[in-house]
Amino acid sequence: MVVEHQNKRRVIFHIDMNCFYASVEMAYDSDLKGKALAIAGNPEERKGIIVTSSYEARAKGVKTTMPLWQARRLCPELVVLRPNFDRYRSASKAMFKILSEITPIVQPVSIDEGYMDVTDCGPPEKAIELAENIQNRILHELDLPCSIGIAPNKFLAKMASDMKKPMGITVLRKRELSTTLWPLPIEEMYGVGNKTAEKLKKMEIHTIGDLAKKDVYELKQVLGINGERLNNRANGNDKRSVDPDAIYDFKSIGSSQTLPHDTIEEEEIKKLMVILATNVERRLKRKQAVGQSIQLMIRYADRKTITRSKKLQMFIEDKEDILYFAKELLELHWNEDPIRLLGITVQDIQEKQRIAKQLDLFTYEKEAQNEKLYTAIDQLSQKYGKDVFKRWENSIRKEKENPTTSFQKDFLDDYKH
DNA sequence: TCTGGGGTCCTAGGACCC
DNA sequence: TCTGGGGTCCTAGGACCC
Repeated sequence: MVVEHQNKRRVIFHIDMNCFYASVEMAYDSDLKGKALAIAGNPEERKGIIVTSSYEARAKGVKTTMPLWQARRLCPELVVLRPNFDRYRSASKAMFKILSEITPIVQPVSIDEGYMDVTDCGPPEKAIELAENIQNRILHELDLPCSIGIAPNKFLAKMASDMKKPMGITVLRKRELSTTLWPLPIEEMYGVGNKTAEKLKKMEIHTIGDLAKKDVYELKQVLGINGERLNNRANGNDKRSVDPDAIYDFKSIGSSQTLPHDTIEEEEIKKLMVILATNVERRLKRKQAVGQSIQLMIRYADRKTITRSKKLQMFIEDKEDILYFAKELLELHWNEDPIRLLGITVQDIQEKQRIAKQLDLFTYEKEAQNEKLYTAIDQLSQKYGKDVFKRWENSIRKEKENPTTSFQKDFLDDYKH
């Protein structure tokens, strides 16, 4: 009986907003309703690709990531708007607020979709009614359409919400998988992209049903641990819980940008680096976070992309620090070929509160500035181990750039021995 | 006339320690 | 004199998703 209770069948919803950006623009300006609408970047800056489009546009063959010129050729009457992310973020917030009035167990996974665990929100027979309520509220209060998948776990709920669009509600029951999920072609399975689909087809796996029936050992040979996971999911098994806190333990924050033209001009490159570092700083600060690794991404003219990263002995949050280490990586790894895109990412992120230790260090740093450097370092070494010397990289660096206080230069000289 | 920008997770090799 | 194997950390790249 106890076991039965622990394994209580869950009821999971997956809420998927339909053509989210396009729908938000239509809600904002009802003249756009019924038109072939696309959200796209600026083609002058080589960012002219379709981000989202309305169903009217999709009917003409317009697809996400298609270059704008190609979309226009397929659909001459296409109305094109630049993305307005502030608008989308506030619509998203309003949508999640509605969800969280039903249950606190809501997990946003992106700006336009999320999971809910509604197991304790009434009898399972009423799940469809509940989904209809949610869908109606979002439509009437925000003027936005969504599809909802209902299933005993996240994977099935996700697959279900994809089955009927727009404004669909789909229930996926485990005992019906052989007729609902299994006939679908393998490339439609969440978690299977181009590369994996290709590998699977070589194994004579063409539908989700084929994957469900395939020997797990063989799958692991080709796909590693992912093979086992995909097989489990194809069989309708997925134990992941709906975690409302998942969005708070983000691991990296980055910013990247394609240049208007490929370039080797140092001035242009440095200018972009400043923009990227500033972006990353702003978003780190908004989240009250600091990071311990820095990554630089360089995409060359031929689209070959490299990433180079460095784990630091200190936490960073200021754009000066971000820029310093990013430039260091650039100088070390750029092969002088023309650059198409640059990206800076801060990784190993932690919330500021969690690193009280580090704040402690800052106190000592202040003392050191009162010419008590050696005492301070000594105390720190006793407390935290010899690694503490490495943590002075930062002070050393600042000193190198701006030699003002003599004791830090002394420290540097001694340290070199 | 081509292909953005934000992420997460996994793998694999080398360094280093025990 | 010659040498194993496990664990962890760091780095680079790939696959996938929205």
